[in-house]
Amino acid sequence: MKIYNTLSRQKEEFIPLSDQETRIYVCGPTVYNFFHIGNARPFVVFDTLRRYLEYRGHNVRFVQNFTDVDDKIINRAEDEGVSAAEISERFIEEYFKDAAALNVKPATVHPKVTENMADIIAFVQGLIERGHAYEQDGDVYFSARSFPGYGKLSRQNIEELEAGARVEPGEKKRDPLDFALWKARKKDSEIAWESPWGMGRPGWHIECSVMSTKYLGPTIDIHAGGQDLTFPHHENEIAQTEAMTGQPFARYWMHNGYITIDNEKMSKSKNNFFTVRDILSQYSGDVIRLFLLSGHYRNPINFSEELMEQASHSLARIQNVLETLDHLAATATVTAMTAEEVVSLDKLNVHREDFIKAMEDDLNTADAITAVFELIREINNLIRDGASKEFADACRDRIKELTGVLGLLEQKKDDDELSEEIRQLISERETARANKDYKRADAIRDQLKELGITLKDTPQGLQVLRDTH
RNA sequence: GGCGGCAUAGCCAAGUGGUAAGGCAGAGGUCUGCAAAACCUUUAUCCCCGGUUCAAAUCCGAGUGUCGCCUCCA
Repeated sequence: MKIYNTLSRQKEEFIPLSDQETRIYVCGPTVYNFFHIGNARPFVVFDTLRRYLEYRGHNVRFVQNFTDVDDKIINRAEDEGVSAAEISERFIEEYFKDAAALNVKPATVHPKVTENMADIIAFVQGLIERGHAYEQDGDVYFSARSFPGYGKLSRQNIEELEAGARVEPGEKKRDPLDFALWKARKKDSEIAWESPWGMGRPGWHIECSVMSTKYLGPTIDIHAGGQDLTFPHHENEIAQTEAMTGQPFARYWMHNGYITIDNEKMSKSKNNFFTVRDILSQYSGDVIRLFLLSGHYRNPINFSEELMEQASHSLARIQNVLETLDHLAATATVTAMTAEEVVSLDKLNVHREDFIKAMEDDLNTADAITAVFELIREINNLIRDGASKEFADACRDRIKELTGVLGLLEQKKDDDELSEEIRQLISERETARANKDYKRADAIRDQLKELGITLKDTPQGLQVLRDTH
């Protein structure tokens, strides 16, 4: 598979360091709120990367952290008059609910800052010992210039950065490029941990270096996150980690593009965001997921009602064929595949090959989705005059194999029995139709539609569908 | 000021040297008692200018527009 590596600014063949385990670290959320659709993009995109690698036989060890110590958490805790831990625990729980709705698999490990404090302190201590960091009034700063490769990921020129840097009044840094590894507590009420430099808490960048090396080792295969993390967050991670271990940190860096709203970056600070929780009241997780995968992950995508509607209709096309296949399988009079169907099924392989080819090319999910639609069109043509049960099942499995890699349509359907009232109406309509009382039949069909039940009269008999999303 | 991305049909979006995928929407048709679903047909020369080439949406140069990073942010 080819992956676009931000470090080299080109697509490179992806070869994991170990053939036993592929190691991926994705920067996770700061848990002070529900996550928004922009935050959801890396979760969904890199979950899809993981699913694809697993589909291709990789044993993926996937780490995604929770930043559960941060100014924004502390501020919200103060506003609500509760502890910081209460806020972070609450939104970690909410994270898992929304992630599940988007069918994002839980990571192999979801480490938290608060649970790795001893390791963070040891790491900072190690950087001081190696001459890459210094203490100043209870703060500890990383000396950017002590790391020769500083700027290599973001291609920033140190002197230019220096010119644009803002030096805050009362700044304790020796150099404006330096960044905090440890921050001294400012007031007694603030959450803090004991350290060799007094009570305080870690800076933002250090946690990912510590948790990545702790759970995945000094060198990992892929480190991923949003484009806005390239500088300074990822640049700083590289500096800290490589200064500490003396080994290359991540071999491939992947960055997803933003979600925009009215063509502007969606972000919590601009307050122009839509939370996934809110969107879920309108659209299913599958629709959101399809929307997020419909473009290439490195390009920006605009979020709008219209695009969600389009995604919703696209998804329906996939659902329709699956429902049709289920109905065919349930009503089939022929069980085993015919000789003709065996040949047809074999011909469908080309779409799987197209799908894989697209995914191999830097996770081109847009093209992969195209392959799914082409598969669907061919299947729709093949089953126009019915199908054996075996063939219908095989077609359904083929579609689900590919949509499963994309993480789509895996949610369990509502399997409740139809209510007595609805069954009564259906049989009443069947009788009316048999008697050619179409007025009555159509009235019942409309009535059921109101109740969320769609009836389709097919050559294979009545198909009863429960409306989703 | 430094660095970077993007510009393809009504909307979205692949394609990065060989003559424009796919989805949504629209139009016409087939099937159906009617619907629904499905199928078929139909809708673009790729921001502008110049260049390289037998051949460019694709490469080079200049330009326009737009978004972003350099400060918390996926």
